[in-house]
Parts: sequence; structure tokens; C-alpha cells
Amino acid sequence: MGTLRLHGFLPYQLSIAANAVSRLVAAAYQQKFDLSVPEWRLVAVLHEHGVCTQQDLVVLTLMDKVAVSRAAIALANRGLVTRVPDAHDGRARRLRLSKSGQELHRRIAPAALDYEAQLVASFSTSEIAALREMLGRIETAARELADAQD
Amino acid sequence: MGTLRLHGFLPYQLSIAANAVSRLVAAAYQQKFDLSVPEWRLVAVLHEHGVCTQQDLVVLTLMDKVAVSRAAIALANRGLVTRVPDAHDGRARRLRLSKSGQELHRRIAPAALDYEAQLVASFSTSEIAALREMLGRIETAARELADAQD
DNA sequence: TATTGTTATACTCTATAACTATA
DNA sequence: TATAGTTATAGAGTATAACAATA
Repeated sequence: MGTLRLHGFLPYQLSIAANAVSRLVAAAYQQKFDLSVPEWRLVAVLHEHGVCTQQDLVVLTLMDKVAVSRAAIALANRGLVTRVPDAHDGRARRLRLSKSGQELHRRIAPAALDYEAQLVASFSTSEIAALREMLGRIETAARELADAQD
Repeated sequence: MGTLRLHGFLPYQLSIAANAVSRLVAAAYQQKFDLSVPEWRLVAVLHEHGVCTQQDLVVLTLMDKVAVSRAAIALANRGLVTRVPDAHDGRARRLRLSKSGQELHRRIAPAALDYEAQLVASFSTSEIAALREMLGRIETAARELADAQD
């Protein structure tokens, strides 16, 4: 690891790749389903976990509470999720996919999985698993280094 | 690949990892060297390639001409790069690291390589190579799919 | 006092279009 | 006409702080 070349610098390579993928999927969700990425993430997590408070969604999506709040309001305004006050905690809202939200998820999920499959079409199964695992390790390392920096 | 789980969805994993790394390095460059990421990329490429026009930098950094222009102006205002009109094309500016720009690069490069090394401290040499190669393949695939979409 | 969620604000990044000056 | 670069503007995404309601 002697010299520094931008195109061989891992943070740059990661940024370039993630941005290209992010632009691709953001454009697809927007054009095909009129959903932003934060909105799509809530739909995916609500489908997986059923009823969630917004605080749950903050933890599950790693987005902050402002982003979750805005996405939740947008989805509720379109009737894709229902938001009811929590019986036990008057501050919290219990979010759930509505019928049409579930219908939307049924249409998006195959499209999302298809994009994912096309992105890694040239990869072997073990390569994909290795990539996922390495991304997780890098993310953990980045968070630990960031914490250590403060 | 039957069901869809957000945390196992590659575009999400990539986005989360890249954002964590990006936040880490952006904070480090800002605090330690008062440089934004776009500015740092110009410094790195100018050190590698010597004299460049801004159009060259657009190609080499994959940033658009507006971002390059802003970063170039900021670096010139701090005396880190010199910008002289091209003798053969009056529209173009030839950018080059100044003495103090080279000095800055000499201080940043080891820090950048050190961050990179810490991020992949748990990786073997072959794992790192495989990761870089896979990121490149995914980026290419994403660009091709985006082009096909229009 | 602390926490859930909302609103306001701001800053970065990105994208586009309008503009200039050259070619 | 087209290209190099600048400026202005607007859209996302992200971060913070102030606030209301509730615990």
C-alpha cells in the first residue's frame, strides 16, 4: 500500500459504486411507483415487521426520526399506511401497511429483487455472500472509527 | 432469492456502508485539513496527473463540471492550486497543485491511506482485491442498467 | 426530566438551465 | 454551432435545534 491513487482508494470506489446503484434504484422507484427511497424503506420494513412505531423504524432503517416522520406522513397521505395512536403511549404512533400499501409492496418487491439480481448477474453465489459480509464489516469499522474520533 | 428483507437487500447494504465511510472521511478531511470531499478528490487527481483542465477533472473524478468548478475556485482561493488560461484554448484553465497544495497532499495522503487500512484491517489481501473488483463490476452494471432505462 | 414525533432551518450533494467567452 | 467554464436555482438527503404532547 504505498501510493495513493483516487481510483484505487476504497472510500472513493465505494462511493462511486453506491451512488450509481442509488441513482438507478431511486429513479426506478420514482418513475414506476412514485416512491422515494426513504418511503420505499418504510414500506419494506413495515411489510417485514408488521406494526411499528416510528421509533422502531428509526432503528430498523438507520434513518433519523425526521426522515422517518416525513416519509410516514407522505405514505399516510397516500393511504399506503395507517397511523393510529398507541393505546399505551399517547406520544407514539403505530404504523401499519394498509391494503393498498400491501398491494404496492406486492408489485415492488419482485422489481426490487430483479434489480438486485441484474446488478450481480455476473457474480457467483459465494461472491455475493462475501460481498454482503465485507460491506457489513466495513460499515461496522467505519462506525467504530467515527465514534473513536469524537 | 425468494423474499425481500431490507437488511439483506444489496442496494441498501451498499448505501449504508458507503454512507458510514463517507461520513467518516468527510469529517476527517474537514476537521484535519479543512477540505470537502470534492476538493480532496481534485487534490488527489492533480497530484497523480499533474496539470489538468477542469474537463479532464470531470472525466477523472466522475464529478460534474459544476462541482469541479466550485472545488477548483475554493482551492485556488486558498492558494492550493494555480489556474492559468490554456495558451491554445482561451476557454480552458490549466490547473496544477501549488507548492502549498503539494505540501497539503503530503500531509493528507498518509492519513487517507491510514483510514483505508483501518477500514479493512480485518480483511486479507485477496479479500480487499475481490471487494474492489466486485464494486467495479456493480458500478458498471448499474450504469448499464440506467442507460438501458432511458 | 426524558422521550415521541413534528416543524423549521440549514448545509451538502446533485442536476439543470442560462449565461460568458471562446472555438 | 459546439465547447469550457461560471452562476443561479432547485431537488434530494442529512443534521440540528426548538417545540408540543406525553411519560
